[in-house]
Amino acid sequence: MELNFEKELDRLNPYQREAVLDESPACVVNANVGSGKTTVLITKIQYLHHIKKVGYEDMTVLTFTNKAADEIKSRLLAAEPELPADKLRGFGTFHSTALYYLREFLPVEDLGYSKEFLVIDPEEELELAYDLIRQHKLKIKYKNRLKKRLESAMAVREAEKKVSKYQDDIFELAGLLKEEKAKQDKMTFFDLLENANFLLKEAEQKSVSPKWVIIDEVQDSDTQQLVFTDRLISRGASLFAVGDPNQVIYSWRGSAFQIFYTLKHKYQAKELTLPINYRSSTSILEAARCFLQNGSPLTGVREPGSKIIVRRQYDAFQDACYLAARMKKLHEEGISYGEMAVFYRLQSQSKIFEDVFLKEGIPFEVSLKKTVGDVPVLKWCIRLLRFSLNTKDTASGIYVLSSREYGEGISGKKAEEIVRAGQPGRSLLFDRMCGLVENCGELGNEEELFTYFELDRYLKPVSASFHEDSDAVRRLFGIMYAYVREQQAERASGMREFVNSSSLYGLDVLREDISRQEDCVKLMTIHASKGLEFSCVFITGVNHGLIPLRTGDMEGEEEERRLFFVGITRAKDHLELSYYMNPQERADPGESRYIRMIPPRLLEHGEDIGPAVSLQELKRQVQEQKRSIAARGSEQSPEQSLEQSPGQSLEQSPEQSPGQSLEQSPEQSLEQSPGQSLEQSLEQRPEQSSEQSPEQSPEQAKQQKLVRHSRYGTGVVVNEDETMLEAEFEGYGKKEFIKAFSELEYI
DNA sequence: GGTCGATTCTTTTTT
DNA sequence: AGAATCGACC
Repeated sequence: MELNFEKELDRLNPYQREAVLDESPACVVNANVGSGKTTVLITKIQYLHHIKKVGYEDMTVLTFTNKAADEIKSRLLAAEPELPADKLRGFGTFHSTALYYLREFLPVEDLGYSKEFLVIDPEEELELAYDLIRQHKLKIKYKNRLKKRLESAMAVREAEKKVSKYQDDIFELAGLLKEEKAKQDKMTFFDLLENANFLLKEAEQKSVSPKWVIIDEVQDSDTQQLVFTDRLISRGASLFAVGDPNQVIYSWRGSAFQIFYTLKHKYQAKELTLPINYRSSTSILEAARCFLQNGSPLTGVREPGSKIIVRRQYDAFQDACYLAARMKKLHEEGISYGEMAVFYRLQSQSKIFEDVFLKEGIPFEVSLKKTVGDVPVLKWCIRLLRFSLNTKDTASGIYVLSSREYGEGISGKKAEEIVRAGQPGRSLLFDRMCGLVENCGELGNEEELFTYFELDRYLKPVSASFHEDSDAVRRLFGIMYAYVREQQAERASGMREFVNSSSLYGLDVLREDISRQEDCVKLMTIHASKGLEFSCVFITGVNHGLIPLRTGDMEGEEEERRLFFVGITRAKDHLELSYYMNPQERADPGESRYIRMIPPRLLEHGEDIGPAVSLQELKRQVQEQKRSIAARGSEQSPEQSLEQSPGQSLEQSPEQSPGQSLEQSPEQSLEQSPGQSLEQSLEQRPEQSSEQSPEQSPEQAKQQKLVRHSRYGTGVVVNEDETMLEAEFEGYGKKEFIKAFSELEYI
């Protein structure tokens, strides 16, 4: 064993070795980006076990994500395959460790819980809260933001709980909710830590007393987690914590920037540094150094590497087109798509990249956290199923009947009456829900289920989102039927199981158009990129107002800088930054000052404007998009859009029927933000209108139709086909519009 | 139940 | 700066 360990130690650099061999009872390691933080942490654990003879069961290893915990555990098991897994029960996230303590050692009965308590997700807690508001007739403001409001109300100390900021009953609700959760034997993620903290303070018995507390990414600790750590340390544990104050990007969610330093002082911890970065080329590191905030040393060991490429783009759409071409080329040069990543500041920025990459046949994956609860129609549908499968769930029944968006739109009071009375004949939808269990044996597929509930009527056929809504519902039902088949369960109970765990299936319902290949480009927010690394990183939208995002205070501004630091240090070999001259939303045109903060000698400016996208190209893309939407609408087979190969998308002639496209266009104009940018790209680059399509139809052009535009006034239609319209305006010249997206008025 | 003016929040996300 | 939402008033 010891011999093995010596070998491990030899692989470390002197700084890493010092951290592992450190003997102080409390030690905080200031680990720079890419400096082998996890390796040090794991070697430290092995050192404590093999050399210091501390049992694994006497260590508590805390991480923030399951992913990090799994990595540590699997690396330990890889080095020592004989290790019984139950020795590592104290290894996990803060929450899972708290759960372990509560179940195994702490007297939860003191808080009114049983040992069999359930862990519930935030959604379920919110439902409990709404029930309580109704039952107790509480006055709560900003109900739609109740989740956030409750969170902050629970974080407030007892003494300050007198009057709420909005003069409502939020604290009363928090108290009632706490009682109700204990009564129903349910704990939220928050409760797990809160209750563990409470009982660790009170419990006399030394049932929980690890010898070592080892924390990964300490800089992300919030107050609750810090208290948890403190409870363990005051029970006699030594501390070994690793983190990077330059990577604090979650302070808005409760982790304090100074935590690294308060830890140091509170426990007189020894501070060590890991300065050597093994990940990035020195050019990238040098750029990163411009965004360091506490002057810590950051040393590179790699070659200078290529310069950082800065690109000026017209807008996000053009950037996406450029990136698609660039990535194809890199792929041809032998770099796998899995080594490339696109980062952006806001979730909403991903859509245009998804659309373009899909069209260009670039395999990609978007990291986003969306559940069925985020899509109103699916939320409604899940409640519909929940009540149908368990008519005791009256809250769901009332929700379904009284929803303003969907269903019969019955008033809340009347819905409650109907549901509580349980008598048939007063609402068709209610009767159908009550009859599902009886009838579902005959409903063999999603279409029959859809028809059974007559959802064509209840999903508001007149609303703009009807097609999208019914698609989503069909997909949800489809997944449910697949699940039931797979489980080989009896249909009603299979459905019940599916509905109970529906939050887990949210992703599959929503990402129907995302390629599932292994080797694919990753699209994500900079936040989501933390802890990852890629050979090629493209950060898009480096405009002021986006990166950095316009923030109110200095602290926010500093966090934006750390965020950008995190983003650029993900890159190993190649980094590209882009900014827009015509940004869509909140951003200002032109490069962010963050780009000007990087020494010019490290930068190389790409072509001023990326490869020009011809009108022809744009047209084709829009048509194809329409086609795939139409295809989805009529045959509900999402696989179609998945199987697009790059070759396919190039030579397609429009096969859609004109009637269909006209019917659908108003809905699209509401839903499709990339379309708007398409239109704008065209509007403001009239010089491109010379590249005319060969498919123009002369008959239409002759008719001298007039249109009115909000900005250009009245114009004469020069050219028109299914998707495009070209008109000449006095004083502005010829402009091309995409019919579906422009708000032109026909005269 | 509908309109007006005032007030509040807006982004990032894990468990 | 603009959207969403609240409360007051009719």
